[in-house]
Order: sequence, then C-alpha cells, then structure tokens
Amino acid sequence: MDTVIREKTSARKAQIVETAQQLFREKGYSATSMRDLAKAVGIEPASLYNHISSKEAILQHICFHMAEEFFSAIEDIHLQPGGPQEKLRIAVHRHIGVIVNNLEASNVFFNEWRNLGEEDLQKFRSLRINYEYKFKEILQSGMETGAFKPVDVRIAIFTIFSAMNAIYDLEKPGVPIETDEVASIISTIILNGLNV
Amino acid sequence: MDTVIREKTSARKAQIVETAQQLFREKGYSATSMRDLAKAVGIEPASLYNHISSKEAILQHICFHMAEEFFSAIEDIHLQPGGPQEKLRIAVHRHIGVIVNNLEASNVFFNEWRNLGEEDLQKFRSLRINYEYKFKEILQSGMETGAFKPVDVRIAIFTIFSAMNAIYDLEKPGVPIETDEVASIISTIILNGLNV
DNA sequence: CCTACCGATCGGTAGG
DNA sequence: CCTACCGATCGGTAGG
Repeated sequence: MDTVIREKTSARKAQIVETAQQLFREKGYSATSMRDLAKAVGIEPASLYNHISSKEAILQHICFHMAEEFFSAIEDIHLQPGGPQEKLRIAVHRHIGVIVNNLEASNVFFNEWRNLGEEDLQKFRSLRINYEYKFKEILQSGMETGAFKPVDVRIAIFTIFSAMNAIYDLEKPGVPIETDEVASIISTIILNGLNV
Repeated sequence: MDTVIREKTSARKAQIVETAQQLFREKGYSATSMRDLAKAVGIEPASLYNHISSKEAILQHICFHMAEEFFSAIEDIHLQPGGPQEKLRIAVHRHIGVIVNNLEASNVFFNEWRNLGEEDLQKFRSLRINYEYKFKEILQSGMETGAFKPVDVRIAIFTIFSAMNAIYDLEKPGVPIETDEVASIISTIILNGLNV
C-alpha cells in the first residue's frame, strides 16, 4: 500500500520535472511560470508544491542530475586503452552520447544554469571546471608527447566544448540525432581538420 | 537647438540600450525588469518609455543590429582572393571579429533571441539561414574541388558555428580577447585539426 | 490534490 | 523626466 502511494507520487514528480524541462527549453526558465507548468501537467498550480519545493528546485535537479551524467560518462577515461588521440576521441563520443540521450535536459543545463541561486551557481561552476580539467589533461599530455599541435590549451578546450555542447541544437523534429555519426564527424574535424 | 535636444535624447537612448545589454547578459532578458533597467540607468521606470517603446523593442534592436553587423562583415567574401580554404579562413576571422567587437551584444544575440515576438522570430531565423548559407557555399565548393574532406556539410557547418559563436564566453574580466589569436587557433583546428 | 488567497512585482500608461 | 497608478501575473502558503 505504502509502496503504491509512493510510486504514484514519484511518477507525478517525474512527470513534473519532465514537463518543466520541455517548457524551460521552449520559453526559458524565467519566462516559464508555475501556472504554465501546472497547466501542462494538468493540475492546479498549488498542487505542484506537493511534489517539488520550489521552481528553482526543479532547475537545480535538472542541472545537477546532468552534471552527474557527464561525470560518470568519462569517469574511467584514464583507464581507456590508446594514446591521447584515442582517449580524446572516446571522451568526445561519451560526452556527445550524454547530450543526445538527454536532449531536453541538456538544453536546460547549458542555457539556464545561470538562473540557479548563488550557492548552487558556485557549486555548478566548480563542477564544470573539474570536468573540463579531465579533457585538459588529455590535451596537455598529448602535446607533451607530440601527438597534438602545441596550441593554447584553454582556447582548444574551449573550441572542443563549444562544438560538442551545441549539438542539442542540431535536432530537427522527426530527425533523431545519430550519436555515432555526429561524434565521429566532430572528432574528425577536431583531430584531423577539414583539409584533405 | 533642435540638434542639441535630439543629441541628448539619442545619447540617453544609446545609454539605455547599452545598459540593457549588460543586464540581459547577466540575468537574461526575462529576468531583467524595466525597473532594474531604470535603476541602472538612473531614471524612473516610466521615463524609459520616452526613449524606447517597449522592453521587447530593445531586444529587437540588439538582435537585428547584430545581424546587420554579421552580414556586412562577410558581404564581399566571394570577392576575396584564394580558394575555399582561404575564403573560409577569412570568413571565420571576420565573424569572430564581429563577436569580439560586440561582446555584450553578441551574448544577448545568441542567448536571448528566442524571446522575440513570433514575427521577429521568423525574420531572425531566416536571416540566420541566409547567413549560414554563405559559409555552406564555401564548404561545398571546397568539397567539390577536393580541398575539403567530404563530410556531412550540415554537421560541419554546425561545428564551425558552434566553435565560433561561443567565444563570447571566453572573456575573463581584465583579459581582453585577441581576435587574431582566437581566430587563428579556431581556423587551425577547423582546417588542420589537432593532430600533428 | 483543490479552493482561496497572500504580498510582491511585472510591463506599461495617463497626465503633467 | 517625474508622480501616480493600472490590471495582470508572479512564486508560494494556509487550510482542508
């Protein structure tokens, strides 16, 4: 009995978060009201608060859940076989995989995180620095061994993440994104460039 | 006399737009109130409307002004000497130049355009398609002549723009972005990749 | 999960 | 450019 109730409640909560992701993506976090959300879910605005504590708590949940997904995807990257090039290729593939498997949440994650409260904002920023550092290590070791060109690491990292993190925008209604295809093209451009 | 008044008015208007850019960038368009803006400018909220017609009109102005900047920067790209590689390199450099010279406006342009009204939204989208098409042409002709690898043009264009359009985020307080340096690294990665 | 409602704030206007 | 103010809407709570 208890279980049934808890299941119902948590299903509703999942539905609220899911719906919020769609709305935040379409209109942005600030422009989405709790009344919009309640209407889309099909309940009264006040009823939302039986499942979530505040509007910001939803954003918080989305952002930090995505952060976890990204981290766990490349957790074992330093254990992967191959040199810096192979490691970078794998990391890029995994990172893009997380985005493609969470298109809506990714969009919110990348575009709306600045609406977090000051405390979460700091936590979020330091998580991102940590995450990017794992890529930086690969790049740096590749430059030391001579596998990569000696370019400015900061700008290179920046270029790589820019190329990867925008792919949620690549989606067109009815045309699903193929992780392998996109990851392979982006890896190729980053590693080998467009020139023949 | 008339001139003096008009100059004063238009200087205030410029100040309002400039201040709005900063606030939209920091907090986002929706989260910035006209009261925030008035306070930052140093006048009463109602006084804003002597210079601008609405909040959305400010966003409109920023977005379409930036669109013009981008277009005029690569207007003569097909007249430039050199093959597809050289043309792409020049276009990338010009595009990045526009962003670096309008960091605040660029940020708003790329992140807040979806808050435009339905009509402007359509105009904006078609401008972007037109603009990206100019890059697409270069890429396609380069693939035909065998100068570029035959990759999926849509994804390649997408990768290039992602790398270019995120650079406003590269700015750190006190460390100005060097257009030439950034443009050269991004061009290098896009054209020649990271591999030695 | 709902009805009823709170104080705060929103974009914008009237009138001077 | 200001004072005064509009109706609408905001996130959220009380109480059942």
